[in-house]
Amino acid sequence: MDECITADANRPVAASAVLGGTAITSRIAFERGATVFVAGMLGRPWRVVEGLVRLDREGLNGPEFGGLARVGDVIGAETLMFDRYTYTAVALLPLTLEPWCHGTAIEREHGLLLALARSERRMADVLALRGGRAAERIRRLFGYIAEAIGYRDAQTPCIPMLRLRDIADITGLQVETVSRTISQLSDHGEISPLARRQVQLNYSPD
Amino acid sequence: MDECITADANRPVAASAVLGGTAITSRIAFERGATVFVAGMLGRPWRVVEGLVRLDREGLNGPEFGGLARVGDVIGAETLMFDRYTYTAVALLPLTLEPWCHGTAIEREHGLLLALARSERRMADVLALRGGRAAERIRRLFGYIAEAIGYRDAQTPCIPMLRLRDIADITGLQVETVSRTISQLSDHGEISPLARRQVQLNYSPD
DNA sequence: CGCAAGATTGACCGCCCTCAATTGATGTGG
DNA sequence: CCACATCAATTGAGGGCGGTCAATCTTGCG
Repeated sequence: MDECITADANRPVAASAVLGGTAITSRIAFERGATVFVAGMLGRPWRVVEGLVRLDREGLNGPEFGGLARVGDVIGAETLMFDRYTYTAVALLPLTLEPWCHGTAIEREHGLLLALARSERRMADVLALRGGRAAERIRRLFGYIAEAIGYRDAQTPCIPMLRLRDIADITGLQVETVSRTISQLSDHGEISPLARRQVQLNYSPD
Repeated sequence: MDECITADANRPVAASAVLGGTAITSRIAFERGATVFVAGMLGRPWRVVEGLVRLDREGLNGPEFGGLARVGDVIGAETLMFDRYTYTAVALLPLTLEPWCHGTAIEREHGLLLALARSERRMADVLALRGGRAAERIRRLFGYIAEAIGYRDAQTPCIPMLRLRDIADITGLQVETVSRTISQLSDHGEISPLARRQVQLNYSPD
């Protein structure tokens, strides 16, 4: 695994973006809002160990939302074919990544299969966040985040709050609509805003 | 490749569903609306040679739209891990599939990498079909289909028409809204309905 | 023909978008 | 420490787009 780290050092564009990441052993940590990598830059694939990642691709007018990656998902797999990232990755929650490179051919194939199977599920999950009423979308997104951070089943799920801008991009709503809808959910007792930008979910995330 | 066909014969649930498919050499053809496979049934992965596939997964109230697969995309890759399909696949256009199984370990790994890289793009593409105004979504979907069937750049793109129900599910709109929006696009000259359920696009699908 | 599924059209209204202004949170330099 | 700039979030007013229900028309098929 060490070759992943050493190879990591000679990425040309990586320096500024990954500067925010703190390297511990072979893993890299990012804080909320940090840019993990940018479309077009050289790099390698990563596996999400903890946190939530937002993927964007270059649209006609600036970057547009292109997907989410949760714990266990692989991001930047396309670098194994094209060397460069096709998407920009931003940490929506405190994030921990580890290099995604396997030893033997058997292990590599198994890992690829797992990543491919997961990607189909990701697509359906993220699509579901763009269907139905505004309240439904945000409820589902919060449930999705609760599963992403691995909430304790015993107690009620408590998730960190995202920026409204990100919630809007993910759900396909407007920021103002998100603000109003979250207020409604709070009034109806479905969620309870806590200190330090945390939200408690008073419903089970299924 | 022959082992794919022979192994194909002993799929338990497959009989009824794949009955609509006509086997030529190692490929299988389906007509519009045919069910390729159903969630939960035993099977193998396939690669889309021609056509367009709709993927659904079981939601709380019936099946819900979970993604699209175009020419080159792999569907049912999860069977390599779990033996059974997790999604239901329906042909939205006349469809041709071929078994997705590679010979050597090198070829397998390369194919897996390609499929994984494509899957990230698929997610962003399908997500884009659920954002923006109704007219935008349908314009993008038609452009997506034009690329899916490999339109001739020389002439204006001409695509087969989907059922409004499918367009509605994909774009996250209602059937009535789809009907009205397509009429508007036709009135504005952006599309021209032709005979035999074909639509000519008077804009470039980019 | 007669049935069923799909598509169209109309009327109504509610949800969400849009624009705008205000407040709050955060960071920076004097 | 405060003034200031910047970004994020909230709130209001208004209108349009799309959802919803219903009826009608078209298409396909046995």
